[in-house]
Amino acid sequence: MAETIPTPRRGRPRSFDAHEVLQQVQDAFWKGGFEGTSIDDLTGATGLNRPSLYGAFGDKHALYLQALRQYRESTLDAGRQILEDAPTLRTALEDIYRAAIRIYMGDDDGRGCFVSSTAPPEAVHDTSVRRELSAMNDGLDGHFEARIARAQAEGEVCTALPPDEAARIASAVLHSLSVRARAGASKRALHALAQSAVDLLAKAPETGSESGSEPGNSTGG
Amino acid sequence: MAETIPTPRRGRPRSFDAHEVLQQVQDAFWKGGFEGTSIDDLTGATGLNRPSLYGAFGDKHALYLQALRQYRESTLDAGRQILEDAPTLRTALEDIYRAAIRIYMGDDDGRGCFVSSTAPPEAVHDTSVRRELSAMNDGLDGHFEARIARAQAEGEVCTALPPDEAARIASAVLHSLSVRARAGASKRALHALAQSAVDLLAKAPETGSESGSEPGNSTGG
DNA sequence: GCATTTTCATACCCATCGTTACAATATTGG
DNA sequence: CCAATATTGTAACGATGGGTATGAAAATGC
Repeated sequence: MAETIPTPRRGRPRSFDAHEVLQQVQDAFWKGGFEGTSIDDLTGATGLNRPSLYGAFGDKHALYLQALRQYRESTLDAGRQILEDAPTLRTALEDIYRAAIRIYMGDDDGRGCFVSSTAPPEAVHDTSVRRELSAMNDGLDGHFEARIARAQAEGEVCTALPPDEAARIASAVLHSLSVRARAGASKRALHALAQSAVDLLAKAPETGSESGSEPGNSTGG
Repeated sequence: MAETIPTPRRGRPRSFDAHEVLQQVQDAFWKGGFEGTSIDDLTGATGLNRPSLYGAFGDKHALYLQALRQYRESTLDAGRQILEDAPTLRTALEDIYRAAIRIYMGDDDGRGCFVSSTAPPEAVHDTSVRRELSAMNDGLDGHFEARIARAQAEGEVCTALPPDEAARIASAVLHSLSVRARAGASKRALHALAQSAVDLLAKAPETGSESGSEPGNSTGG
């Protein structure tokens, strides 16, 4: 907080963008997990050599932790935005599950959530990783709870559960979507689970009683 | 099915029970994950030396696969039994979530579900592991669906969702309990999530409207 | 332009990884 | 008791793991 000097950097400047490199590191860990990804894999994914990686980010563990943190922060921010932008709880849940499935399915291979797919094996004996995993869950729970509470405040009679409990169910569905994606489930199956969750957590859109089965396509990326 | 010859074994007999050793192997992988567990860890956990392990089970990958399979089969069998024994859907869900939490919390450290905590990192590039993970999910979904269908057939007006969809939500809660256990969640928090899921998927027990908060203790180990 | 400072590239270090020879040991069948 | 067979224990194999020393290269400040 005391040093916000613009850029009095001396010496040779970096030839890479830290944020972008961290994104590539994240992708590598996403595919291989922490133990299953070697430094060689990381140099291959980033184009940097070992000393550059170590100089900029620290050792492998620190690198993984920073990748986890960046993913968590960006994902939670994006998720909160999606929830807030939706006019109703129903559309909010539909939108966030659709976005999650798009991420979890990757290019076409089911890769799940980066945190909940790669952190658990390390979380048992690694406190800092466990904290990251916990922070991810708490963030999701919190965002869902806030959105559900808002829905109730706005008069949407939505669910039989109090906001905090319904929120944890909503997060649970995300956990399941991630695991199922890794297990090779189809997009169709994931969308079906999401739709079931929406039907369970949010009341029908006011009019009619038609139960939508198609995920629809819009607001594409 | 053709060779059920008692034991015409020649040569020196084994000094260990394969099933028991596989259980110890499972515990080791449970704590360390696949990549994070070395052969030395396995020899330490089992008391066997490397050639014995390789001779009896094959290489590390085969060992992990057999541990996954044994866990899946025993867990699915136990789960089906619990669901079938319960008189109502509500108690069935309560019982199975209580049993799951007991397993997921281990001695006191949150270790989660063996399959869904250790398989995901490997499932991306390992087809056989992915199949195990998928079989676990399919088994859970199937058992839940059968129990919910039975509940409906027996006249329990339970949920707003068809049996197959409600079953996937029920499995999703297990997935979430596993991840949250690894994240360090308390037993209290896990039981709260389970209770919310029960309230959402099964109607109140007929009489009264009291919502139970205590997990209670019975049908112990 | 020259000293200073930081990054980049090549190579190397030691530890540990999974796997396997090889010989000693223990059991079965005769 | 002896040949045959399977398991056990010790030790080693090549490969790869994470991490780092050492200069060359490229920028800044005066």
